[in-house]
Order: sequence, then C-alpha cells, then structure tokens
Amino acid sequence: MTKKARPRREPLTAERIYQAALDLMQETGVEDLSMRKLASALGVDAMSIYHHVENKQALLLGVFQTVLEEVPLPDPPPCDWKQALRELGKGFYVVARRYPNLFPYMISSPYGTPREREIYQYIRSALQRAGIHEADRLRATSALYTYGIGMANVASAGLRLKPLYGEPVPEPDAPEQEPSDADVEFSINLILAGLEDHIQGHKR
Amino acid sequence: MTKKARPRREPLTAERIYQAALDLMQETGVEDLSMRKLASALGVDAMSIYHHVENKQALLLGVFQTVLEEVPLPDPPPCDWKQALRELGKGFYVVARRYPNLFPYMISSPYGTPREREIYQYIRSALQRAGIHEADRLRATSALYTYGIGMANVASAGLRLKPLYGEPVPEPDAPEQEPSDADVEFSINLILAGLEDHIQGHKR
DNA sequence: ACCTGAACACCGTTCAAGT
DNA sequence: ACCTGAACACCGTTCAAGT
Repeated sequence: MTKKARPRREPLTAERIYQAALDLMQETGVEDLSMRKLASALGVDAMSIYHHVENKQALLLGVFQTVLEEVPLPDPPPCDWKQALRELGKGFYVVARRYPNLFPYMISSPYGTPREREIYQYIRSALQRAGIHEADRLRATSALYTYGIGMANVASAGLRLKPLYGEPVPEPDAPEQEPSDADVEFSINLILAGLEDHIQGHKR
Repeated sequence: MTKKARPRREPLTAERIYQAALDLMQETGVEDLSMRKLASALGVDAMSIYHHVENKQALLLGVFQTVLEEVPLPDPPPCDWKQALRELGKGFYVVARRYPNLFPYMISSPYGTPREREIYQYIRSALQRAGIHEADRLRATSALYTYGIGMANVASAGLRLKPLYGEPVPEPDAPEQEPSDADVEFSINLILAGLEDHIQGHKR
C-alpha cells in the first residue's frame, strides 16, 4: 500500500458520464433520466456532473453521438453505391434496434451531432457516385436521410404501430414477432429501386 | 341582463384545453409547456385541467390527435393508388410544416393516436388496390408509413440538417430557403417509383 | 482542479376542501 | 359537478464553499 495512492475511485470523465446515462436510459427510458439519478448511479454528487458536461441538453447530445458512432461507415465505401447505401441502412437499423428507447428522442432533438453530419455526407457522396446530377443530389440525400430517420424510429417500436394510450405496451420479448432482416431489406430496396428508376429516367 | 345569466366565462372542455396547449407550444416549443402555464393561459387554476384530461401524457395525445385530424384522408379515395398516396403524403407534409415544433415530439411519443391508425389503414387499402400481394403488403405499408414519419420530421426542420449544439438555430423566416412543393414531390415520387418497380417485378 | 451542499425557481400530481 | 389551494415529491441549475 503506497501513500501516494490511486484515488478512491475512477475520476469522472465525459465518457463515463455518457455511458452511465446510456445504461440508465436503456433500463428506465429517457423520460426518467435525471441529473440527480445519474449522479447517484455514478456514486457522485449531482453537481459534479456539471464539471464535465455543460447541461442536460449537452449530456443527451453526447449520448446520441456515442450511439451514432456505432453505426459503421465503410471506408473505403464499396464502389457499388447501392451496396454502400444498403449497408449503411442496415447498420443504422441494427443500432436503432440496439437502443430502442433512445432513438425516438434523438430524432426529436432540436440539435444534431457531428456524427449525423458524417452520415449525411456519406449518403451524399454515394449518390454522387451513383451519377445523380447536382440539382437533384441534395433532394435525394435529404430523402434518403429522411427515410433512415423514419425507419430508425419505426424500428424502435419493432416495426409495429405504437399502442394507443391505455393499451398495454407490447412486451419486447416476443422473438417470433421480431422484424427480420428480410423486412428491413424490403424497405431499403424499395427506395433504392426508386432511385435507380430516377437515374434511368434521366439517362433515357 | 337576466339573473339566471351565463357563467362568468366559457366552461373548460378538453377541446379548449387542447387548443390552448397547441397555441402555447407553437409559441414556445413543446419542452416549455407545463400544466401550470397552460392553466394560467386559460385563466384557471392548474388543477382544474385534471377534471377534463387524465394527465400530461393524455393531454399531449389529445393535441396530437387534434393536429393529425387536419391531415385530409380523401373519401372516396382516388382510384389511382399512386395519386391517393401522393395526396396523402402532401397533406401530411403540409400539416407537419404547419406545426414544426410539434411533430418531432409526436413521433417520439411511446403512444399512438386513433388518427394514426386511420392513416395507416388508408395506406394499407391503397396498396391493396395497387395489387401488392398479401405477403408484402404489411411490409410495404410499414415502409410507406415510416417514410411519412421521417419526412414529417425532416420537414419540421425545413428539410435542412439540424444545427449542432452551439450553432445558431436558423431563423424560420427565410422564405427563399423554404422547401418547395417540387422538393416534396421529388421525395414522394422516389418511393412510389420504388413501389411501382416492385409490382412490375412481381408481374413479370 | 475537482467536488460538494444548500438554495432557487420551477415541475406533475394527490387530496381535502370549497361553491 | 366543477373548481381551488395547499402540500408532496420531485426537477435543472447557480453559487459559494470546501479539499
């Protein structure tokens, strides 16, 4: 036992805070997260958190960024633009399923994260390779991004309609009801076919 | 002036409460709405509201339902299924633009509303007329619904990327930046073309 | 430099009481 | 039947103080 000694516990860092917040939200939902509960989960005074994170909004954005970094962005991207977008879409879907409580709130946040920008740019460059000409590229990027967002949101609810108020919230543990890869592929292929069609139409 | 007399003010009703809540949210954002502020806007004690509305969650769902009823559901639906879906999509978009603060929160709500179900069924029956066979109809409905949700969400932000935290939130008063009908049509046509392609593929 | 605790200005909701 | 006010158990955040 040395006198100098390591500190009684790990020092707080923004990353440790994000991870703890994410864990709490997975268990009890985003609505239930409070700075005070988070602090006590970290074994720390509530106000200590503010030394590493500006406020609750910034904390949430940090968690969103952490989670979005789990969406893989193949580098270098496959030369086949459709393949690139299909893989991106599937990756997005997988992460949305991993954090079903989080995604709806991420989407409704008035602020974005740097990772969201990267994903947007990835789509944009895939569409450039696809040969969609300048004028339509922004619109197409926006449409695809939009679609990913919507899919992530619906995926969070297991591709089912949300229950009405008063109806029981369906158990997440009904594996036979799990949306399959085929369901997701179907949905992604639909929009890719639409894009292909658009490109053909302009060539012709 | 009769003695019997009308009451000093309109009696509270759920509808008056929903409308006042909607007005407040339009001005200050959903996050800022509180039962207490709503009550004082109605000139009423905070707790009076609870006589007409179960709790805050139910209040929000009432507002969502009110707003979604503004999305027109043409009856009888046009025989052309693509036309029907295009009109539905545009209607959805117009309403999302009308209540930009509200839509992101509506989407992230864990509960749905009866009107959402009706819209879902409308899509479903349009796809039946389109001749999409039973096995794929649920997936296609889900994909289209998904797409509408995503579009509404992105539309709320004016088809732009959300600002990063710390960046100024763009003024909503830049008419030259307003997404045009053509932008929306582009996006809707993309997915309709994908569907058409899917149907052709199965006929062939 | 990092953490703490008291305090401030709020919340949603319950409940007993008023008319 | 409908509304009220006090009270309860919480919030996020500021600030002065501790080590």
